[in-house]
Amino acid sequence: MIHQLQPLRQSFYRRGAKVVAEDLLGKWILRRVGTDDLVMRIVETEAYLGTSDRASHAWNGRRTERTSTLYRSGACAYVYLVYGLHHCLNAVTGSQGEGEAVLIRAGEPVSGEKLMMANRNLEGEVLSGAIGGGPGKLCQALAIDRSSDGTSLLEGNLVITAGDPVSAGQIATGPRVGIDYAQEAVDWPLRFALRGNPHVSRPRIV
DNA sequence: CGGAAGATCCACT
DNA sequence: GTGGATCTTCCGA
Repeated sequence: MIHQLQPLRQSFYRRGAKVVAEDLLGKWILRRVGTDDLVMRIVETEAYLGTSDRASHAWNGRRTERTSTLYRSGACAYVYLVYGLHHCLNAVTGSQGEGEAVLIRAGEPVSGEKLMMANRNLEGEVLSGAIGGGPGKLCQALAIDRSSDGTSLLEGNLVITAGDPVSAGQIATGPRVGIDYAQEAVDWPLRFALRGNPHVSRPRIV
């Protein structure tokens, strides 16, 4: 538990979003809410490649108030609201001005599952994936909203730590979800998940 | 200032 | 598999 809770270093994030997305699988999100600690193991990610990626909020160098934190350097959180009601957590990667980030799409509870379920308004027995099986669910379970936008992932109450090792053979790859508008980028294989993990969101990839 | 779209989720069929 | 919820953000006029 000691090693696994070591925060990842800044150098981990100062790389391209694709390799960071793969390397984030198996890492742990450590979230402190008041005096409670929540731990979620990352099981699914997507890379967004910045200004050259039509699916990215940074496409073509677009700069808006919402996306200002996306253009910072790794490692800070980029949190935004989609569809007016769901939050999405990203880790900003690379250097300042690039607009690269990794969307944390799904996680598996490691510790603090009861509080996560309360945050999700769940009780009793629940199916795998009900707690953290999607970017909106994961944020709700961990009580993450826009107030975490721009905060450091290296220290404070939202940190990503070493977690447990994942081998290359465990990683499934596929096209990203919910970006039908992205034209030539629609099929880019930038979605990564732990093969066979029941907490991965839909549609499944193998 | 108005309209449209959106890196989702849930219930229902 | 499909459609509705829901409202912020963004862009064009």
